[in-house]
Amino acid sequence: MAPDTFRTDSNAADRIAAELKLIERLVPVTRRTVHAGDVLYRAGQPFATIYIVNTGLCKIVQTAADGREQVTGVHFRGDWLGFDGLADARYTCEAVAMDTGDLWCVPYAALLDAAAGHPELLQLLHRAMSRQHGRDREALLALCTLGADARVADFLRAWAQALSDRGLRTDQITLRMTRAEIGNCLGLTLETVSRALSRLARGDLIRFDDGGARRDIRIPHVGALAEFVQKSAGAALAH
Amino acid sequence: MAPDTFRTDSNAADRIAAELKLIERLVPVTRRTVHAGDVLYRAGQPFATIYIVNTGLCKIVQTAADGREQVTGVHFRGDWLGFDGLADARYTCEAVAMDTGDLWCVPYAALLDAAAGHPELLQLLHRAMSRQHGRDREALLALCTLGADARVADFLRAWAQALSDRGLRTDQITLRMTRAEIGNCLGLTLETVSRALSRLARGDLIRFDDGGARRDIRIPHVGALAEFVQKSAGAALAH
DNA sequence: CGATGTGTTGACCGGGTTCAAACAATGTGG
DNA sequence: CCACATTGTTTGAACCCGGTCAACACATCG
Repeated sequence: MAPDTFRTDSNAADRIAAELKLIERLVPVTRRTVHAGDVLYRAGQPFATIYIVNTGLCKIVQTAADGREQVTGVHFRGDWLGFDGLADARYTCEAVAMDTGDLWCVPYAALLDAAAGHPELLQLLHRAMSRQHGRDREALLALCTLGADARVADFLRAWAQALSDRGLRTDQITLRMTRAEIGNCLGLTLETVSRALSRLARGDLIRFDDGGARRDIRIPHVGALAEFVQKSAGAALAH
Repeated sequence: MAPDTFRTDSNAADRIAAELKLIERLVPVTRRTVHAGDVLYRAGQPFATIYIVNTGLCKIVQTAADGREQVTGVHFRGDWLGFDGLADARYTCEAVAMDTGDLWCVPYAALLDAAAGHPELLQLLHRAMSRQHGRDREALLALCTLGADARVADFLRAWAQALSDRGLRTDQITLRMTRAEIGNCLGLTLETVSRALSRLARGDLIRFDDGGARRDIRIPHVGALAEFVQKSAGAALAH
């Protein structure tokens, strides 16, 4: 029974650190340093290894047969990438580094081997996949139910949450993405993202600290962002 | 190595049948019959078992804290439900039967036990999760990049594909969903769905066979639907 | 310095929502 | 059997959010 052989700590940062330590100890990982734009894997390539983000961040790009492209997720320290390749032994999307950083390359076969003697490892894998599925569903929900401003606000809120989960400061986040990239994540155009950010700034939900560059976003109070999302969603719900 | 202990058959129907047989043989499953509207599990309930659809179909409903609801997927024979509960030992969404049918209830712990001696089982689990992740990403892509008509067309195409994957006729599908439910799946209002269906029927991409009820949809040529999606997506891509 | 990439803002347009009305199918009770 | 309510669908008309197109501001970098 014992479904919590590996304890879920209330502190997500501790959980992530512990997970990484466990992996490092039990599985033969190889490191890989990447820079912004580097491609970890492409759709169609044979699947063999799962990547775990150690530092930096990566985006997942899904491409349709007809050329439509969509960023389906951004991943931070402790996130696992490459699950998509499990089903057919080929990756079905593209993983791209968004900044310099380093990843751990975990051969899937080696992971399974190690997991045979250490059930905690298997649990780690399953939980990572489960969390991913949860994020996917939340993204779908946000996309379908939120207006543009709320969607951008929710994006920032989620980003801040991800940072906070990793023990980093959450009041000052620097998106290493252009407005167009943010838009692609949210199903919006770059102009709409720009306007939404301006409106959020006007309402003092966010601030632009770095003079004219407008890339560093300060979040005075994360809770206010969440409230804003709730409120604007509630307004939509009240027919 | 050997990442394909369990062979992926080119015929999806065979694959599903073989998977079910394997599960049945190696894991102590219990059956459960359900009717339309029955809830398999709710968000917040302690996680213990994974469900596999044998007959009938289920929908997954994601609910936000503020009450927004979103159907994030519809699942058919051979699909696994309940992965969302793995991460925190609690389900995070709701699974609801959409028609009478029966499910296999697989205790997660028992599955792991059995998998210890039968690696194929683990592979089955992982592939099911991976396929789910792939569907999630495809849904996101469709939602972000397709207009209303194409979205509805793609929904029908995917439904037909799911049936065909299971060896069922694909030219005559009866959606056991109202327009409102379809709309909720696609992030559209019921009126828009109704109009889209009318337009598709006008273009003879679909037909309403059952007099005035308009619930049974005939798809004269599935390929035409796919073409329509491609075409209308391509038009949007060409700036 | 111009050149380029990125961000902002305005004006306009269109697809999808909203609101409303009418109709069809089904069920219920008298 | 019919009158009536209920639920689901269709269609029309007005509105509005977000997309599109365009102009401009402001960085960085050769």
